[in-house]
Amino acid sequence: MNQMVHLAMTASQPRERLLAAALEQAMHGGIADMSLRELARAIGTSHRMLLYHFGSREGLLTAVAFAVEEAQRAEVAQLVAVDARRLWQHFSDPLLWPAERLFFELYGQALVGRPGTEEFLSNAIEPWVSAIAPAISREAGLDERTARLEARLAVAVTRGLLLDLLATGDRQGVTEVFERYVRYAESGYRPDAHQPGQS
Amino acid sequence: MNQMVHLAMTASQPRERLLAAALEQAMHGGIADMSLRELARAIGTSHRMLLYHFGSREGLLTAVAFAVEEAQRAEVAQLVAVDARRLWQHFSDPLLWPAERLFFELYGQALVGRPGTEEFLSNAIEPWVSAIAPAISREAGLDERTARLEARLAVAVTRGLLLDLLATGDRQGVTEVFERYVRYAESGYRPDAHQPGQS
DNA sequence: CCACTCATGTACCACTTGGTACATGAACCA
DNA sequence: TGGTTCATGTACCAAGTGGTACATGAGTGG
Repeated sequence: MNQMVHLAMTASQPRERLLAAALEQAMHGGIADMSLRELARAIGTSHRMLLYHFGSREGLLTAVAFAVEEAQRAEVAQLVAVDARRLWQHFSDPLLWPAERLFFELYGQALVGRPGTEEFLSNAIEPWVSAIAPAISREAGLDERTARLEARLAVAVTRGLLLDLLATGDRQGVTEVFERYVRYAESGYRPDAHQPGQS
Repeated sequence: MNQMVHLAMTASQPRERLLAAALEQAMHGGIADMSLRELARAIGTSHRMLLYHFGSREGLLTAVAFAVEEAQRAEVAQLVAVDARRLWQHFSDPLLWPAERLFFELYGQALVGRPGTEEFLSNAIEPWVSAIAPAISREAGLDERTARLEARLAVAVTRGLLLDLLATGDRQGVTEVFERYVRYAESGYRPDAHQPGQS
């Protein structure tokens, strides 16, 4: 998700610059309930410019949601073959908390049908599963179907624990819980470590 | 969470009646970005009444968040000593999806600091852990500290999978993933089933 | 019957909202 | 130089916002 931060530094066209600034603002204190004027003031422009470059308020929100979603995908793309513990170290880094707050804010808005966020839901699960399933399959020697189940569980655990982390701030405690899950998964990969499932 | 539905039927005082109606509305299509007048129209009253009975818009939102949170706690209270699979059957029931969408909507809003939702975060984790840890401790013979770690993981898995479920609607697929987690946990309770952790 | 409280409706307030009209400036190309 | 395009600022609009003032019932206890 830290591509977003990077993105904020490489922007030439005004629209890109505004989008990057809006994204940065979105990560600090939310964006969904800001007015165009509030947002414009916060990022040093006028609401006129936001409308000029994004057409409408919804166009702006859509663009932001899309950018977040794109940053996500970029993040996923480079996750292949990394180890679970390092992954958690990465995602639980306080530097990423603002981006993750924004992610869950948009997720929540999308769940209640806010316009411009539909794409969010359809890309919330599958791309992540597809991104990490191959690594699991390769490293644990699981068939594709099982690896996808494992990947889906890993995504859920990570998100659930991130919700915990963002609510409590207790990085150490949550990390300990994550470590427990990883040991389960590792032992589960060796099918003799627990009773084999017939599902 | 289905206490909320129940709550909607037992309301005599006008404030309670309005709150129940607002809650019901909140579960169908969100509430955070509705105006008082929109909401009033949707639940068959006037924005004047909402202000009269809740003092302000924020008072209303706070009351709704509090009610959701209270319903949560009520739900938690009767979770003791229930089995994980039954728990998942319960939470994944499509009847509860609206309530869960509302839960995640409020969670997201609380994460970005929306006023009136602070209580949400402070009660998002600990009460749940405290509610189910004793059952885990008892049934698996774990010391309290370990049982709380397990409980925290269980809460995270459930929420992560609910996010998946609400985004995809794929109840069967997500249930299968949950089943995988349950088997991990069950084997983990027997400490010889995986290498013992020294954390 | 009167006084009082609770609930509700009507009308209004100042302010903000998303969006538009229009002028202006800067850059570039003829 | 003049025309054209992109970016931006100023001013405005109708509509909607949260909130308030005030009148009016409905019910209740004296």
